[in-house]
Amino acid sequence: MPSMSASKPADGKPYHHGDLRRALVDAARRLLEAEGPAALSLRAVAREAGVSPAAPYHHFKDKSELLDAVAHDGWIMLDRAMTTAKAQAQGHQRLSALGIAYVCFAREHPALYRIMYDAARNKEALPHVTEEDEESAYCKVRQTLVELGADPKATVDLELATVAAWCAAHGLAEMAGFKQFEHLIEALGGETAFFRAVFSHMGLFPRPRHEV
Amino acid sequence: MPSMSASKPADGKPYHHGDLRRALVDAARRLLEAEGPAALSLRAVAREAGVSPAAPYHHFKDKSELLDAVAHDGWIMLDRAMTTAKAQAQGHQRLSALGIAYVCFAREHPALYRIMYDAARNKEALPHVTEEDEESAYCKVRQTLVELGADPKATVDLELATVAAWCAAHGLAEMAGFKQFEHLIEALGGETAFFRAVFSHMGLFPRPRHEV
DNA sequence: TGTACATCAGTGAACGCGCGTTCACTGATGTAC
DNA sequence: TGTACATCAGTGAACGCGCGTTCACTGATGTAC
Repeated sequence: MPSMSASKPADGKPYHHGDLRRALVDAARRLLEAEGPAALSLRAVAREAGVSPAAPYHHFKDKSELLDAVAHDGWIMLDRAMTTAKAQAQGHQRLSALGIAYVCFAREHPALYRIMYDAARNKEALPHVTEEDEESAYCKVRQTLVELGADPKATVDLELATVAAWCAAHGLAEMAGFKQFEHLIEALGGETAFFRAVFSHMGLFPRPRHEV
Repeated sequence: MPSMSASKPADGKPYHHGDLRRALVDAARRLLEAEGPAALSLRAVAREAGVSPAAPYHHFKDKSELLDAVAHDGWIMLDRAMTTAKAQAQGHQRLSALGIAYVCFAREHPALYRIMYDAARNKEALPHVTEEDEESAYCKVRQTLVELGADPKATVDLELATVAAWCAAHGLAEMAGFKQFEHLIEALGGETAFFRAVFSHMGLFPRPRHEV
């Protein structure tokens, strides 16, 4: 059996970390889910990652750069969730699949979701929303609208429809957390059914079964 | 000419304030509009009101109670804006008048709007949303839907329609601030036209003129 | 009308706290020869 | 293969800061007699 390498002393904790940048972003996300956005200080993240308060400065210029990285990770996670959801749906279901996936993601990671928008607001734009980037969640919605028959040449209308769907999902994501809607969610048989029902009342999606 | 009262010494600043509670809430709102939510510390509010850091404790148990009061004020302002807007509209226009007024309020007071929802989230409910209180902004939307023909006995559907409208407005209020939508706003000829157009794409309101 | 006194609404100094960030340092790693 | 040395990625102590909150205090007000 080979001896432990010099970088792994008796206590199993190497002096050099290996990928502290990654570990910090993950620690930040763990903290977010456990304690909420207010608890997300640079020092707390370093503590959670088991590292001195100065260590992060070898990987991030300052606190806001770490936060940006966390948010960036969040948008990637959201992209992934929406891509998966869309792939599993067919036909006109694809748009509602995106919407439901969006709101579910926000409900499952509320603190991360908040950080994502905070970071976006600082930069005054949603991430990756440019003409040429079709990989962002926002562009995925627009693309899906086109696939479902929207005229890609009616640019203003297409953009308005995309904004409308995005706003609907964001609004619902933030409202779904309020206790006062619990009875509605129960009455409809769960969060997903509730999301569907709200969307359908905006005329965005076909009415769910209970209303037919 | 009567002498200045004893409570108003030479420098015009009385030892006793008169209505410091009111003054603190107003100062907080001024700070919010000028510096944003992050700058809203108890000490900063006291400073802005021209009073020692300990003075607020004669009127509020702690910081969060002051914030609650600021938020409460905000909801009252929003109620007022929506009431005015509704009164000035007729027939089916009344619903879109509410929606536009809501989003305009949020855009005019973005930091206050944020505080309002932060406070609501802590209490896990939107303010004044009970069966018997018809004076809240949220209930005003529900009431208007009934006036426009919604069946008040179909309680689930009525509630869903109300939530849908509320989510739409909230989502739009938060998105309208992103720079990336400026070209759309311009293309449509202003924020209000943009709000109307987005709402109409959700099927909530009649299509605005440019799309007819 | 005048006076004593309880109460109210301020002051300002002080407390401990956690924060972001900097600094001189040191241990580990990788590379040139 | 071994060694000297530059570089990288950590440490931990320290900095100043603004914060929320408390405290003993004092000036102003209102009321009972």
